[in-house]
Amino acid sequence: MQKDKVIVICGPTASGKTALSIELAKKVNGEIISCDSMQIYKDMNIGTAKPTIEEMQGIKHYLLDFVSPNERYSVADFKKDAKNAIKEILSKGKVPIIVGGTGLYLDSLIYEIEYQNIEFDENYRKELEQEVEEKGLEELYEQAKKIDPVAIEKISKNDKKRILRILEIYNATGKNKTEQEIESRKNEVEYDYKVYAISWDREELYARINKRVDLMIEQGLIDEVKNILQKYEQFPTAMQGLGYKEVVDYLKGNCTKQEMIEKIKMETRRYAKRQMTWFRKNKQTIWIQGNNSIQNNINIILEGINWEKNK
RNA sequence: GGCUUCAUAGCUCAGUUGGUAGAGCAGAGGACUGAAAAUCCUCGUGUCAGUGGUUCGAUUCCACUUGAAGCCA
Repeated sequence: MQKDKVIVICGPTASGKTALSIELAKKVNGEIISCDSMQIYKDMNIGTAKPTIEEMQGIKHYLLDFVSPNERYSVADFKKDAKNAIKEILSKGKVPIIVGGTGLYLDSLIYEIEYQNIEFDENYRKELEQEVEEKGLEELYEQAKKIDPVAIEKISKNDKKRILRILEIYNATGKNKTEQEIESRKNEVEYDYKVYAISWDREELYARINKRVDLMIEQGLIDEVKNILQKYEQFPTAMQGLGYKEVVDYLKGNCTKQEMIEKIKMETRRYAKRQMTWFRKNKQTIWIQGNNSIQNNINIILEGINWEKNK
């Protein structure tokens, strides 16, 4: 049986994914599933460049604006939510279009990574954090090495996040990371993902990023941050968002407004660079040029998925 | 106009008692399986302002030129 097609539009931040995907959705009778780890949050609109109602032009969007900034969200949640959304869209006879720049989230779909149903252990995380404080990271690195010598070889002694993760997986499942990853890949990929990525000359992309950050400030990013700081008392993951942590720093008086703006631009450029590295890794990805017209790029995509033939 | 100080990587600056130089930042490349807009790894040749001089050898010492900053008129 032939697998259903799912179109994916990825690419670095500020590459024009939103505009392209909405035009594409109109053309193919599609609906959009956002693949973005920050646009999921409510009350974080300007800084995440979340598409507005007007921009959406009536195209239904999933996985946008549905998590409170004081809640925890992870790839495992995304995988489940996204698969449900795909099913729902297909059941309506429409075409699912995955759009976003979070490479980790995207991979969970296109490689059909299976996440076991385990709860995040807040206490154990805190315990580990404290152990790092007391004994030093090296101690935990050695522990992780005993549990999973294969996985530890690939990570640095300074990569606290991944060292802790090895310990957490073992604590939660009794398996090590390597075993768990092998199991996570055993399922066949359910859909026929057609992955497109938008590419720009570095200089042009950076100019777009700089311009967009200026626009965010004009649109009231600072007030947006003030508002969520007031509205929510904790931010397990949301405050990692680019633009947010820098504004918080500015509000604390640690830098001038101009310094803050420059910092956001710089960090966003670096983020775009990391995204490019991530998307280059997948050899199946078809690259389209951002400075092409949207119409042109849509034609390339339709051709790639043999749209007319299957209609 | 006179005096003083400075001129080294895209930026800020070290340094070479004369044997052609190195940090931070920026930048580039990469990794990535439950925090991922996160986290982490690797990468430093540049007319040492210009022109002459001394010297086996000058980015280093000397002279002049140019530019910058400061002080005195």
